[in-house]
Parts: sequence; structure tokens; C-alpha cells
Amino acid sequence: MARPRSFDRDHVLHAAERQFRASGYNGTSVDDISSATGLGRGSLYAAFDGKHGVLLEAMTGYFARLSQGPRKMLAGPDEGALERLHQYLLRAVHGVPLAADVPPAPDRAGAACFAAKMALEVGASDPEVKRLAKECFSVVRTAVAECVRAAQRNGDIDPDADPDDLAYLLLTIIRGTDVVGAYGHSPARLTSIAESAFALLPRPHHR
Amino acid sequence: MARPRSFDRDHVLHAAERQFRASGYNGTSVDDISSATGLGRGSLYAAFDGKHGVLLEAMTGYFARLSQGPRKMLAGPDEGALERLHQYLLRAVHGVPLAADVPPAPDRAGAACFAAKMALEVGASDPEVKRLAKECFSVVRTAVAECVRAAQRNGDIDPDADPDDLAYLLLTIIRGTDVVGAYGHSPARLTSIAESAFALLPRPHHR
DNA sequence: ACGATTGTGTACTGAACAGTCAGAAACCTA
DNA sequence: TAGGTTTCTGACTGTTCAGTACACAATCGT
Repeated sequence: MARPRSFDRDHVLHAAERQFRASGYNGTSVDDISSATGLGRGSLYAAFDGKHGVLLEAMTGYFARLSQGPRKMLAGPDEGALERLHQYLLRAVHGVPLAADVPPAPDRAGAACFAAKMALEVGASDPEVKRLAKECFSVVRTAVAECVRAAQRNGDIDPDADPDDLAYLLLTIIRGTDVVGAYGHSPARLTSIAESAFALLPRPHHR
Repeated sequence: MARPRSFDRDHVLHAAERQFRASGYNGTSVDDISSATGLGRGSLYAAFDGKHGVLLEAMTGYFARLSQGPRKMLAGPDEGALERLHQYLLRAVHGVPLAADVPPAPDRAGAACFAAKMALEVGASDPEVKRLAKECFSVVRTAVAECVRAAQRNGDIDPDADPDDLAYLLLTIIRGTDVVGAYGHSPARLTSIAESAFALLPRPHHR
């Protein structure tokens, strides 16, 4: 009995995320979002309550998408946990996939953690953004810590090491590649960083 | 025969840097800079050629200031190089000092690498900013690599390890703490990250 | 003390901005 | 096919922005 909406909500949020990534939050105007998504200004305000609403929903969608990665890749039996961590590290340093079907990333700068990027720009004055970014970090860190514990149970990582400490360190490395990868290092170098980090993980003392 | 300028250039750039840090580049208006520095718009344009000029000069000044840190802390004889690296790591994860006389940092979010923050926001469309950020990363990485080599010569780090690989990894960790430290972890956790990273450095095999 | 020269602050301009609104369009039901 | 409801569209508003122009004040050599 009413006109149905003619756009796909997720598709719009995706386009907006790309735009925010490219221009930053304050560097993106509502007209930019309108152009990028194809939505008129009116529809934008009706559906998302303006620019800030678009950001929050885009970040929420990103969070849901991001969470699946580490959870799917890192969960599993104790056996093979170390290798899962290895593979996850190798992938994570190359950025967050923008969609489910594009595993690595076309360019590293555009594949930086969306939450981290927005938090660095406006998080200081935007508690909602700050909170969402914290959640993003938390979900990755928790999944990594759980995988470390699994590897410890399997005897692949030194049982004396604090799994939370290691998870914090690995998360820091992954986020660090967002910064240095975007404006410093080549993909090969990022792989090398991941391999170095993995190689330095504390192994159990033999006997 | 002419009136001398009545403001200290470095002091103005410092205040502008604080403002850019707090609000981001696009989130800072020329009036904001004017208020923060006490300079009128006219003087601002005459001395720095507008907002973008202020940013570039502020980043250049930051770069000069930043460079001194790792160079002073990391250079020295081979003996003690490992411990210098240790101390540098412990300090670096807590941020870049805003001035020479305030060693640690009042709040971690405000002490993130200025170059990294600006590069993440506008680097994609601003080659000058991108270049300055790369230089910042490069000077830290080079100093760290040199210190690693010194520690290797002294027998404190595994001579088979690639010092450049280690330097890239350590730089990534330091930059990563800019992100996670600002919006995730406590200072104590940052110290713990630095200690973990240091502890994992590859030591020489004891015979 | 004077005038040339430079710093300083304010007022102005055209453009871009976020947000609003009224009317046109599309859909389902009847 | 007509009615009612929701979405879409594009134009409009007041505000803010970056950058410029200009008048005034301050300083120094002479």
C-alpha cells in the first residue's frame, strides 16, 4: 500500500563507507554521499538521519562484517590453532576486505580498518564512534587471544606466555600496518612483517 | 627599518598542531587556527599562506622535533644498544612528546604521531602530507634498524635476524599503539605491549 | 621626530555546506 | 481505476567556510 524503497540499504552504506574512507568524515559532504550512493538528500535524511547517522550505521555494518573474519578464521580445534593464527596474520596485515568476495585488497590505503580511521579523525569528540572502534578492536583481540590459548593447549606456544599480552601485541601490529602500510610499505613488506611477528611468537622450551 | 613580527613562529605552529590534532584537518577552520594561535587571519595568510601552508609547516616542524627523539635515544656505542632500544620502545608506545620538556604525555590520544594522523585523514589526496609522513616513518625506522645492528654487533640480538625486518616490525608496533592506545588500551597496557615486544626480540643461540 | 615598511585585525565575497520541505512518483489494495 | 500511503526528488534557506582587500597600528633607520 506504499511505495517500496528503491535502494538496497547495505549497498548504500557500503558506498558511503567507501566515500568516508576516501575523503574522511569531515572531508565528505552530504552531496558527496548523495552522489556516491545515488540517493537524494531527502531520502538520505529520511533513511539515516543525516551524515552522522550514515556514519554510525556504516560503522555498525562494518563492525558486523569485520567480526566475521577473525571469528571464522581463528575458531576451531586446538590442533592447527597456531597455523590458523599464522594465516590470519598474513591476511590481516593486508587490510580488511571491503566485501566478502574480494579477499585481499586492491590497495592497502583503502583497506585500512574503517573504524580505526574514523576513530582517529573524529573519535576524540564523538563518543559513539569511539565506542564502535573499541568494539572492533575488542572483537579481534578476543578472537586472537582465544586462538593463542588454543595453540598453548596444543603445545605450540609457550604456556608461560600471557595470551592476553600476546593478543594485545598482535592487535597492535595489525592496526599498525593500517598506518605504515597505507603510507610506507609495500605489500611484500607487510607480508614480511607478518612473518616476522609470527616467527617471534614464544615457542615452548624443548624439554 | 621595518616592524619586526611580534609572534614566535614555532609557538604558533605548535598551537596549530594542537588544534589539528584535536579537530583534524578538515574539522579545523581558519578561525579555529586564528583563535588557537592568537594570530589574525591577515597575519596567518601573510606568514603561512593559509590553512594548508600552516599544516605543511606544522608537519615540517613536527618532523624536525620527532627526528631528534629516536636519534638521540638510539645512537651510541654497540654496548648498551639493546637497552637503548628497550628504553626507546617503552617511551615510544606512550606517544610522541608534544614539547621537549614534557617527556611522556598527558593523554595518549593527543600524543599520537601527528604525521600519521594527518596522513590517514588527508594523505590519500595530498601528496605533500603523504611525503612528510613517509619521511617521519623512515627516520624512525632507520634509527631503529641502526640500533638493532649495533645490538647484533654486541651479541645481544641474533645475528641471523634481518635488522630491517625487525625495524619495520617495531615501527609498525609503535604506530599501532597510536591507534589502539588512543581508543583502546590503558598506559599500563601500552607498557606491557612494549615489554612483550622487547622480550620477543630474537636473542643469539647460546651455543 | 618623521616616513617608509611591515605586521595586524576586520570587513567583505563567492562558494560550499547541512538540513528542510513541498510536490511528484510509485506502489498496494480495493 | 481510484485512493491512500510511503518514498523519492530537487530546489530552498540560513550558516559557515576559505580566501582577499583594505585601513590602521607599530616599529625602525635616519
